[in-house]
Amino acid sequence: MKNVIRFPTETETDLSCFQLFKTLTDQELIRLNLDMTSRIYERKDIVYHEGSRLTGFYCITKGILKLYKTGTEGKEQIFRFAQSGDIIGYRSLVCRELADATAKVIKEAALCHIPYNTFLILEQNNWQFSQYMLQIACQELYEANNYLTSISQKYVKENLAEVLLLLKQKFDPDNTNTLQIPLSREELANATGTVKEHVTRLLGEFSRQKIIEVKGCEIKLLDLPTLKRIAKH
Amino acid sequence: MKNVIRFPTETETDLSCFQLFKTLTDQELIRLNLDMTSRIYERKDIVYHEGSRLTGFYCITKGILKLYKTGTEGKEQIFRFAQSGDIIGYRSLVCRELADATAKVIKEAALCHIPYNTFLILEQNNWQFSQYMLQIACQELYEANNYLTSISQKYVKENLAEVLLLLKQKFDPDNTNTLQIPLSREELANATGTVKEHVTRLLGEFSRQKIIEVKGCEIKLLDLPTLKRIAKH
DNA sequence: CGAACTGTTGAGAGGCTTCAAGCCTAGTGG
DNA sequence: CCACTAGGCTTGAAGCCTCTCAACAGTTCG
Repeated sequence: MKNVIRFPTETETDLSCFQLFKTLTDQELIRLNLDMTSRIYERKDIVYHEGSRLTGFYCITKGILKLYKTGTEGKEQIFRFAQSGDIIGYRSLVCRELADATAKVIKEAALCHIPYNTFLILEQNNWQFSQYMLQIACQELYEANNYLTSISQKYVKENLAEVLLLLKQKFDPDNTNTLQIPLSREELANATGTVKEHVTRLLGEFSRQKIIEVKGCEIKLLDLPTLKRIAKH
Repeated sequence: MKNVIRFPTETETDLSCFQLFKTLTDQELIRLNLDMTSRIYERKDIVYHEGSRLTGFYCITKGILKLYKTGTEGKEQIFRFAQSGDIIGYRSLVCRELADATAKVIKEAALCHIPYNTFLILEQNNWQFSQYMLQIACQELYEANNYLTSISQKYVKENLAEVLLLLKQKFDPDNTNTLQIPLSREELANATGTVKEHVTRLLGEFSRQKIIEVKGCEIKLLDLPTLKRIAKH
């Protein structure tokens, strides 16, 4: 059944493994744990909508989310997959703007909500926290500009190969070459900048060439060198 | 003649108008002015190359630059135009990585170079400096994701209209509707995600429809509402 | 079992790129 | 002052890539 609410376990509320909080004093950590609230989100749950006002940012302690913007004609553009260890929602907080993206759960997730005030206090009292925050933003910026260049200049086939490689890098910690992230064809399309029909065709092509193996949502990468060559990496 | 080196004037080394430095103490400001070096760059000069190691970041006190990445087949993807009041080069500094883009002058510019050490000291001692730095990064991130969504989902015609509107917003302070930035067809293409021939055709189409007026590099926007409609804004 | 959703496949249209040729313009040197 | 050259701009034609539409197959779930 769906309506059994499960409360976060202790490991799901443990923020100590976040690099971002590594330099906090004991006192700051206690304060953080007091202010923070945590919750479990099911697949397809929406953490926040584009246009909503956030009251804090979120630390992901478990699961996978997608972040997307809604473009023309309501088509979603996925620009980031976030997982355990990542933080989301900080951008609109920093700029004091409404959320510019929607965060939706792909794989059951546990999130910790850090209120704006706590964020502000940390920012003012712990320069290393600020420094790391800036690093996170700059890293994302780097990836965004890379992504832009790829999507803008490459063929869809090349981009799909690139997205698969990116997904492997992020969601195959055990190096099984099987992507540990359940994505529909449409989601893959929304991350690649195309339509689901085209993804179907290209995945079929890759399969026939024994570059990948597809079983429903599950994708296994068989021939990484060829995939990299296609992606022009 | 070209080889007359002009040294920066006083207003071209004046950082006090930068929001980023508004909260500096007198002492910090003095230090900043001692550590900083300034230079004039001519059109087509390159401030830094993709892959180079930066020793600091740059404040633009005059002129216009383009920031681009070199994609497959050497095609450049312009992802940002920067002008007086903007800072560039901070991303690779923050992440301690090599520059991920090239900064090239479009309109004669004056830049102030702030060494990494000075940046670090400010970051550690002035939380408002850090906060504003984070805001700048987040604002760029916002624009990058918007840009991605547009380029990925819209027709080239729509994107070109959007780029023209963005250029008006940035480079038409006096509201003359004439873009104060000299861009070649190829540069417009590299910002829009297409090729120069297509830009030519589309500008011609816009001209014939009296939406814009083109005279060489000079573009005047005549019908903003229609342009906005085309850009789907 | 039907409904709703997702995935697959085919055909056709249209946007966009590529290639090639010719034009225009600005800057150069005689 | 004028011819010349290089580089950017324009234009046309051909063909590829990608999208759209539509029909159908599979899957999941109540």
